[in-house]
Amino acid sequence: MTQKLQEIFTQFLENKPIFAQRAALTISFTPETIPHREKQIADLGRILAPALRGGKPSNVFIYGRTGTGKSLVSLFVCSELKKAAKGNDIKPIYINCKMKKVADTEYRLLAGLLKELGEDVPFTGLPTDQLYQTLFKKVDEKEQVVLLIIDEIDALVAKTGDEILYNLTRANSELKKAKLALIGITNDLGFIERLDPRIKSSLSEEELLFPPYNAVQLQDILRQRASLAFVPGVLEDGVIEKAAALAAQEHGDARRALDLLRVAGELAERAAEAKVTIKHVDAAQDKIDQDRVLEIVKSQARQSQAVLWAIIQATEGKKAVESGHVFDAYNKICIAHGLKPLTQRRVSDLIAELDLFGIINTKVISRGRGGRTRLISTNLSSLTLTKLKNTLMEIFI
DNA sequence: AGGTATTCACATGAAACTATTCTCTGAGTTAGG
DNA sequence: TAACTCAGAGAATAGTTTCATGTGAATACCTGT
Repeated sequence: MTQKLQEIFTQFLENKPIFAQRAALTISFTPETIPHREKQIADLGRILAPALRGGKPSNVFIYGRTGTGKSLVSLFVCSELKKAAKGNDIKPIYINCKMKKVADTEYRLLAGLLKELGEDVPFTGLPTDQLYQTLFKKVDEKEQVVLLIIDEIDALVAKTGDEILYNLTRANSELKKAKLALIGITNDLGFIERLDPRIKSSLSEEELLFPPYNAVQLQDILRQRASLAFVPGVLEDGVIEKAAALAAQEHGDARRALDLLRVAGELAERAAEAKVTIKHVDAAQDKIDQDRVLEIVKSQARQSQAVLWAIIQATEGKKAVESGHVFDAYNKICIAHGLKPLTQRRVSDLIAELDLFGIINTKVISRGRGGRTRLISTNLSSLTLTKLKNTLMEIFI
């Protein structure tokens, strides 16, 4: 066993390295320049500039789809701003509301904020308004401008309502020395329209839109990162173009593009090949898809997994099945595994949910006297499907 | 033939119920003064 | 005595069920040629 492992390690060391700095292809990496976002950077800079003189910058609302550089740009501008502020105190705080257990409730958000400010609060037990008091007090301790970047702000509001935002936006009237500016980030374009008008007007004093990257822009980004990440010359011609093209189809998602390139590199490295080829990019696309699907499936509730298992069993050898058949199969599975079967109504919702995750495809059709159904089909590559089957089988032994 | 009504097999909505998780209070405990 | 801990009440939430209503087109059934 150990011998085998040692062999793997020596083998690894013998291979020509592919990565010079793999981290350059991850989301947490902050490059020195951000291509094709010059306008947004300048705009945000102008909006936040008053902070340099200790004034309160306008609240900003940033939207754009995933992987369009919203978080990156806001963090970048804020850190530059901090550098530029010599005498004045500027304190950027970044909070991501999508992260479970970090900031997905009002209490946790506030607790997280206080922690950033160096004030430890028990993770449960205190009344929320007391937290607000502590927060305001802490912020107001000295003359400073706090820039609160709330990422995925729509997730927060969806879970906890918009009261938090209201409380935070009116914080400034309670602060004497310090100033608090909010930077809300979301990829839900309709989000702001659904907000309470009072909050809407104060939160979006300024708005910034981040358009998706096109394939050419993605290529630029990839080239910049690839030159840092890879050993020169390991990328075959066309690899970057291919990765950019694939990501451009996914509404210009730069994160996706970087992932593709990174995974392609990893696959080449693991296969001990000297060059990263287009083949690897294709394989990477498949693998990312696979990982995503498996990740989602594993995190689903048992009932939802049972429904998916039923769908897969029912589709076996067919293009598509009707929801009625799936429900039958689901009931059998429940009996076989001692699960309490849910009602058809609920199963219908679970199916719709799986559709939303992109694991299955559904289409409501009417068959005249044959009634109305959902036609359900899986749209996964055969490799992914096999893996998925194995995963589900493990769950339902 | 052309038009209307019926019917099927679920989809989709709303309300009600339930179990779990959060929030908050107050009593008990601890540690420092 | 202030600060902390913890149990339990009550509120909020998420997950489901129950009941009700909606849907689109194949088919059955008319109706007048």
